[in-house]
This record gives sequence, structure tokens and C-alpha cells, in this order.
Amino acid sequence: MSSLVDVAQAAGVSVSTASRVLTGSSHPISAKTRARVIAVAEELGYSPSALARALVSRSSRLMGVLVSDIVNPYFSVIARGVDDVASRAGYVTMLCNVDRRTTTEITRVRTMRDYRAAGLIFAGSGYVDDPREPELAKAVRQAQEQGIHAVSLTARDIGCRVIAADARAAAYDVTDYLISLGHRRIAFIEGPEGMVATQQRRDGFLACMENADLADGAQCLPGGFDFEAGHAAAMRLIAHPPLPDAVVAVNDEAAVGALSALRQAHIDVPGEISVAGIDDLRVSRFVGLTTVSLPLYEMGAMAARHIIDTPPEAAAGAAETTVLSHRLIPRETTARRRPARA
Amino acid sequence: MSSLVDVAQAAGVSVSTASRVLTGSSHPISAKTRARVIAVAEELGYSPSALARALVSRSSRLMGVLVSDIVNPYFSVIARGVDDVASRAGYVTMLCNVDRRTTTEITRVRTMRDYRAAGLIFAGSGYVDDPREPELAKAVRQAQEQGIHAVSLTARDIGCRVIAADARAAAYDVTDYLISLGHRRIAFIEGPEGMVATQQRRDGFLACMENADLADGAQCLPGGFDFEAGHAAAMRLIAHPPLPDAVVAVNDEAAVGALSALRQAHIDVPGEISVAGIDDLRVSRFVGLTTVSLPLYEMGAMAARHIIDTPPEAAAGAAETTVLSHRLIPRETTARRRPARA
DNA sequence: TTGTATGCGTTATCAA
DNA sequence: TTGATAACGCATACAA
Repeated sequence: MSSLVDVAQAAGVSVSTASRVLTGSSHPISAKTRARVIAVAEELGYSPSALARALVSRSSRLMGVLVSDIVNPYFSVIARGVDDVASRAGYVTMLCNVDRRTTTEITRVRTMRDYRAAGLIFAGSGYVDDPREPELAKAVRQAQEQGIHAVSLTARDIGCRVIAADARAAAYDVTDYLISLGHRRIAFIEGPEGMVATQQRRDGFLACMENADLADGAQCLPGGFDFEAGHAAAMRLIAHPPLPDAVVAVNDEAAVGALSALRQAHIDVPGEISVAGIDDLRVSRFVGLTTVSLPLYEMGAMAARHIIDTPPEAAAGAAETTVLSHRLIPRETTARRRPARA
Repeated sequence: MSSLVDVAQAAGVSVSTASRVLTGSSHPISAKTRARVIAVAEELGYSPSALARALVSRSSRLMGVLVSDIVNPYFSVIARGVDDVASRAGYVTMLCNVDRRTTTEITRVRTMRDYRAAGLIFAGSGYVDDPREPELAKAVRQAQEQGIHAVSLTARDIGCRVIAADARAAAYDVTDYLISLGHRRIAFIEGPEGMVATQQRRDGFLACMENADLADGAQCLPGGFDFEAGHAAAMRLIAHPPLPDAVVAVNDEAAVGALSALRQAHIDVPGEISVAGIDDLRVSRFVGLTTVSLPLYEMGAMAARHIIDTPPEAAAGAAETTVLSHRLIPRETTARRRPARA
């Protein structure tokens, strides 16, 4: 409860002097005074108000991160990347779950603005032709004009810096790998309807199939980002034989769901059918899922570092895009295509 | 960038009037003035400084949550519970990963204090005989004296309110279930050395075994909270036959690791051996793991609600304990003990 | 090396 | 119904 004036008084110095020693200012202070102030501050249990500090210095050490749902490992890994570099730099990360709702994103952006956050990280993807996107873009612009850095971790048209992996290429690459294993008829389990991330990954899949002259063997199934969606999609596949040679899901969680459904139906994976995903979550290692590794942790870390290292004046700067590389991780759920049983 | 004075000036009113309009105060304001202020604020893109507001009102709408690692689903579910009620009440949640380090917890508590957080939630467990605990308790006390509510989600002796499940009873109950299925020789995969959570769960296991006169059949294996630890523990079990009738792990993640190791070794679960965990994470449903459901989301939500609903004056109040109920969830990794093969 | 004074953006008290 | 004005806790430009 004691403030700087209390400390100053008790130490018999002026507030400025107290401030200078407590902030570790380079301003010259006699060793004696310094020691006394520090001792008094400690004794009084002085806690410098980060609020007042941010107010007067016109810059906070707050970092906002907007995720769809922190329970989703895709996002929690990103959040961890953000917080690791943020906390190491003396920043505090503010977490916002937006449940993929653009309107919620807008309100959160405003809140982050009210807190004069140093930066704002959009971890989740947007929607195709989202009518709310202009409003979000406006909120972002207003934040930027205030010196708040905005970074998106997916390709997104809201006028901010983008640090992301190439989702389309990632999908292309797993598909290509499956084709290289001899698979011809491949099913793609899609993500949530209308999301850009869904579209990009589907596009990558389709482009690869077409380039391999396998467009006829391509099949897209409605799905979703979660286990249940992948499970359901696979069930539909099972219900309508013949099974494709392989299935690639929009992400690992759906892939694991599909895998689970197939094995429950006593279908041999990868013997009868190969399964692959995208993201390379922790769980994927455990189940041996072939996937594409995306640098999620690094994306969060890089975004945070960018925010910390770039002066506020540059917040409204050019919305450059940094594309991070991904990597195919072949594991045990995929195998060379088995010749058809006679 | 425009402040309340800018808005007031542009609207031709005093700051007080502008403030009253913009805060939705009950103070009477003429409709005309109100409309004008609102219009001007909108036009100027006015964003009220939450910092200044907190400074003058001496109470912020910041909620701190300390987790071991947000990537761990146990904690992300808690964090989600916290943020859901926090954000709905207009609070912002500040996330801190402390990696189970008491010293990091201490510094984070101080940081939360500097931000004048409304509350502080300790999601993770502490250590037995932790030499740093007094220092942490002191930091907590200082925070409380400032009106900051502290809540621990595990039994923890740091002088704050506890809202937690009965870990010991949870472990007791799974063990009891296993025994009821006819199992006699049961192994327990422990958590990280020295953690209170580990101790409590082990205690519950041992107490149950003793009560069933099965102390001789009880076996404790060093393990950990993660997949790898469970996997390794199961490997050790496999390496030293005969296998016990069942294994209960300190938590679900370790249980899944054990399950995975056993099945990799072509050991039939639950045919040859039953496996159970504690926590009831999402993954447990997917793999059909028998476990004990802990109200993690509710714990986070309740803690947040408590903080929001209790006036700051009561922060230093009695450190009551609320014990939440758990529930056994029998699934497919456990089965009645099979008579020994002749 | 230390101190004084000003302002950061709000809310709230007290007048008018 | 509206308006001055005093805090809130701190950093810093300017003096001394």
C-alpha cells in the first residue's frame, strides 16, 4: 500500500531520488542514499505501481494474445511461445479466448487498446468474406495509431504484420508425400466451414492432387478442427466403401479422430489406409501420426519478440509478411500403398 | 490517442461531464449533451485508459493466473475456466507460466501485485517442505494486504483461500474401483518427486491398498506428470515380470503413456492388465481411459468468481477451504481381473 | 548529486 | 444538470 512518496519520506529524500534508485536509473546517486532508499523500500514492502508507471511513461509492458481456445493445443503452444519471450522481457501476457468469433475479437482488441498494450497477437484464422472483417481491421488500425503493434499468425487481411507458416504448402506437402507412397484415391477431411485456414489447406490438397493428375481420386469431406469431427468424417468414409487409399485431415486433432474411428472399426492403419494430419501437436508423436510440423511455438515467440523489439512509432508501418518453414514428419500412420487384395 | 479532455473540448463540455457520459454514470445528464459527447468520442476514436482508470479507482480488472505450463491440458482447462468468467465480467486475465518453480511464482506474484491485480490464482501444486514456501507466503500476504485476493486450486500452505478437489480421495477411489474388479497387485506410477500433488495421490493409493489388506500388492514406481514418464514407468514394469494386475497413474497423461507402452509391447489392456488415471482430460475420453473426473474448469471458474464477487477488503480474510467433488469414470482400459492362465 | 514541478488520463468531491 | 479541481502513483525535464 505504500507509494513512492512514502518511501521517499521514510528515507528522507525526494520522490525523484527515490524514483531514480528504484527504477535503476542511470542518473548518478550516492551509494549511501541508494542503499537507504532500497532498504526502506524493502522494509515498507514497496510495490511500484505498474499502472502509474505505464500511464506516465505512455507505454505498458502488456502483451495481448487472442486465441480461439486456449484448451486447444495448437493455441496453447503459441501462447506459451508468446509468454516465454514476453515474461523474459518483463512483459505480462494477457490471454483472450475468442472462440473464433470476429465480434469477440473486435471487443478484445478494444480492451487491449484500453490497456495500452504494447502489442496484440492474433493467433487464429479468420473467415472467408467475413462481413465483420472491416470493422476488425478498423479496430486494429486504431490500435496501431496508438502505437500498438499487431501481428497475425495466419494470413489475414486486417492490416497487420503476418508471421505465419504456409498452410497451403503444408497441405500440399503431406498430400504429395501420400502420393509418393503410391496412394491414388485420397480423402481430405475439411475444417470448419468458411475459415480461411480450412480453405488454404483444402486448396493445397486439391492443387497437389491436380498436379499429379489425380483430381478424380480427390474427395473432400466436411469435418472440423476437433477429434469428434475427424471421427465422424471417418465413420462416413467407412459407411461408404470402398475406402480411399489414404486420408489427410485438416489438422492433427481431426486426424487422430479419424485414426481412432478407423481402428475402432478394425481397419488396419496404415495397412489398409494411410492417415496424415497437419500441425504436429504433442499427441501426434504419441500416436505416431504422420504430419507436417508447423513452428507454432516459434510463431508465438517471434511475434512477441517483434513487438518488444520494434518501437511503437513503427506500429502503423508496412504490413509485411514473414513466411516460416514447415517440415514433413513421416511416422507410422502412413505406408506404401498395398496392392489391392485379389 | 485522444483523451477525455480532447473529447470534452471537442464536445464543448467539461471533463467531468464527458467522463459521466462515457462511464455510463447514473449522474443526470441532458440527452442532448450525452448524444454529443458520445458522437464526438466515437468520431475521435476515443479509448478510455484502463490504466488511468485503475490508478484512480484503486482497483483494476486484472486477474492473474499462475499455471505450471499452459500447454499442459490440466492447466489450460483451468485457465479457460478462469478466463470465461473473468472476461464475461469485464476482467482481463494475465497468464503466467511458472514451470513449477517456486522462485518464479514469487516473482510473478510480485508482478501481479505491481499491476494491482484484483486477484491471483495458483493453479499448480507446491512442494513438500519447500524452503521457498515462506517467502511465497509472504509475497501472498503482502498482496492480500493490498486488497488482492489469492486463491489456490490445490491444498497449499501459503495463507490463501483453497478451492480444490480432494486429490487423496480421488486416488483412493480409483484404486478402490480397481480392487472391486478383483485386482490385487496394483502398481502406482508416481508424479514428480517432492510435489504435494504426488504425495497426496500416492497416499490415497496406499491408504486404499492398506484398507483392503493389500499393502503387499502395492508397488510405487517413480514417474512424472507427462506421457514420457508414464511410458517409461510401464516399460520398467514390462521389464520385470510378472506384470501387476493393474496400474494407476498419478494423472491421465502418465496413464496414457503407460497405456501406450503396454500396447506397443502387445500386452492386452484391459485383458491382461487394467490401467487407470486421474484428471479426466479430453484425451482420456478418446482413448477410453478409466479415470477420476476433477472439476478443473469449475475450479478456475469458481476461483475467478470468488475474486470478482468478494470485496477487496476481505482479501486478507480467513483462508477457508472448499472441497469440490470428483467422480469415478469407468471406461475401457479397466476390466474385471481375469483368472490366471493355467 | 539532489530536489521541484509538471503531467499522464481518470474518477470523484464539492460547488454552482 | 454542469463544471472546477483534487487526487491516484510515478517519471522526467529543469533547477539548484
